[in-house]
Amino acid sequence: MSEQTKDAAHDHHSMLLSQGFPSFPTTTTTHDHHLINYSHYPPFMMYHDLQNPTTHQFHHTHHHHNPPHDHDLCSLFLQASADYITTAPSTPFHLSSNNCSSSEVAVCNNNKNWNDSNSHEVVIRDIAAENPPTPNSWRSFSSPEAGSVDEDSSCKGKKDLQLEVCEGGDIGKSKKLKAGKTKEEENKKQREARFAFMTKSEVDNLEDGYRWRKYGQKAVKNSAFPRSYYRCTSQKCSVKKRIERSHEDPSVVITTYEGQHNHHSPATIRGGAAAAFLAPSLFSPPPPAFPILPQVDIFSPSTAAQQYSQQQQPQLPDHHHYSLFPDMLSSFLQNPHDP
DNA sequence: CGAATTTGACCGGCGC
DNA sequence: GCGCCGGTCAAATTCG
Repeated sequence: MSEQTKDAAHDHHSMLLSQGFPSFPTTTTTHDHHLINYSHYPPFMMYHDLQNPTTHQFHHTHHHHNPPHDHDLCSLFLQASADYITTAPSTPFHLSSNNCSSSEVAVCNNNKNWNDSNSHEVVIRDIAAENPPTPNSWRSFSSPEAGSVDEDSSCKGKKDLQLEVCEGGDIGKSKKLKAGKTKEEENKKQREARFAFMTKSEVDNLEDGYRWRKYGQKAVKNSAFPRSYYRCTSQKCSVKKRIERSHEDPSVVITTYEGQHNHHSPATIRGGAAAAFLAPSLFSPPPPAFPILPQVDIFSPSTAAQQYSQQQQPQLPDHHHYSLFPDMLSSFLQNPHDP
């Protein structure tokens, strides 16, 4: 990696620090690309490609906690994501027409240039509703201050649709029950919560802080690209993930997480690879694995926000873009099933 | 040599 | 019942 790229990494990191972001990302370097990974701070994972500074790739990571059950929280969650991505100059993360195969849900922005508008639109795709998936199975969510939906959006006119963030959660259950199934039938197949997201990346298996063992690979119907199956290598952790490349846009990788980790990220514990090339002063003393946050009720986002703001507000910049971030962060960090 | 990956076999769900 | 399909298993193979 060039000195220039190192400097860019350093600058980018310093900028984030000054804005109140956490100080210990890990990094992934492949070919000419250098990615900073903020996966330690679920539900936000952001890859910043320093080789192409106009490209920001961000993910939500639901695998640390139960996904939201409540529509308002879904909205907050998505809004927070939109806010978050808006804080950095970037080109739109263009994914609206992707077919995400067996992924239950994908979240992305939808042909939005975040710089040109203060409106936010997040698109959710629910393949439980339609099979095979079609572009119309993308559902749109607009933030309260959102402007009009893109003219070419396939989601136009579907704002009244309910959000469904994952399969296996209560929202999905109630929906299936509505379709006429009994509770017995419903309990028969209880799948872990899943969350899928898409990223533009040359690398299939993006570093997310956890260690994975591949246990299978299958050809995907109507796709030249196979799907790989991974399990978390940690003992007694049953989290799985699938990785496949979109056949419609081979530059897009679709990652699906299933389940919740019952442990923290090994990369976080070790301090992350970023320390290897970024200024050591930025990373010492070693930060805690996770911020200490109050137990929050994920069904009550407003309460969570209040609790968080009382404890954490001083560390955060006075900038409305970040107002939702700590709320969501605290909601997803607290796992009642943790030992 | 142990760990990780590969890959064909196998299994269960589902639609016809 | 049959075939398709997604997902998993596990023996063989490769890797470090």
